[in-house]
Amino acid sequence: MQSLTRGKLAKIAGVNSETLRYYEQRGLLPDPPRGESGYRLYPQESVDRLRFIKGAQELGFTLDEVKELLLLRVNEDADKGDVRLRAQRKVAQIEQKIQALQCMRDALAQLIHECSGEGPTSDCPILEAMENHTFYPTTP
Amino acid sequence: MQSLTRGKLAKIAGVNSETLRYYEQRGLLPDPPRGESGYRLYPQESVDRLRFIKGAQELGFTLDEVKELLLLRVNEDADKGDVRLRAQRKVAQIEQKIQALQCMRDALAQLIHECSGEGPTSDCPILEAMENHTFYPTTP
DNA sequence: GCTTGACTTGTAGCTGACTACAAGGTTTAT
DNA sequence: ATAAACCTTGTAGTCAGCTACAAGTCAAGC
Repeated sequence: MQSLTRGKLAKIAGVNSETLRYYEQRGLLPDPPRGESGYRLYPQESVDRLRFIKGAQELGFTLDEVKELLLLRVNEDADKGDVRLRAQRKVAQIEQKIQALQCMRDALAQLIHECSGEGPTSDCPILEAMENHTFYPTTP
Repeated sequence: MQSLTRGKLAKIAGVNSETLRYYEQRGLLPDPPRGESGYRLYPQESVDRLRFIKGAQELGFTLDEVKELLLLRVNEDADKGDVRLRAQRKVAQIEQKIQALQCMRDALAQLIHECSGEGPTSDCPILEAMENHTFYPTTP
């Protein structure tokens, strides 16, 4: 197999084929070469690209951010230093998210540990902690 | 100070006051007691609640999920075991997010490390890795 | 060779999460 | 005491990210 029509690509990548059009519009997926008939003929890599997009999205990146990530690859004008810098910024961004999530998880885990698991919720430490907002990274 | 009008609460919590209405509709913020005039009088805790909502949202929880988190506290019928269970599910959910993000970060960091930071992007390992989709948690 | 299904473009609608506007009542500041 | 600022409800619009529909073209199976 060499190239894929829209529907095939959509099926393989597990997205709606209309989504492909949308991504094309948004500049996340290049308009691929066409056959005689005008049908799009997507190269195999498109599958990876789509999986990447979907993965990044699940991790909380917006389509614009995903585009940025993808541009690291495309921009021929940018030199490696530029790519490095952008990548480093992304790492910092990711790290922030991780930390906030860890904070949240630790608080929850601690509370689960403290909570006996019986009786009414009136004196459950989880609930109290949430009231005292020990639960999320405080924004002072 | 005892209670806050809508505008004050919005300002303190750093959200648009219309957002408060919206959250009320969505059941994330209870309709507070009213004064003579019908004005809402929010208790101080509302600030924490809002900060919690915003924090959770930034971590990628939807408003429905945030509501669920908040319900851990509100549901008087639920016993501690129930709360515990819900909390544990949330922890698992958070942990998944963390792992995916760590995977992404590690891949990026590794690539930054390998990348010299000079020359054109044509042979940048970051870009190659993205093409070979070693970049995101593979979904087999 | 003809039907059925997949493709094409264009346009319109949907959900989530807000955000803005309108028409009126209230509070506060001068 | 009166204008400005803020509250009330209702309704409508916006932006992201899809998703669906329409009218027509092409191709694959029987």
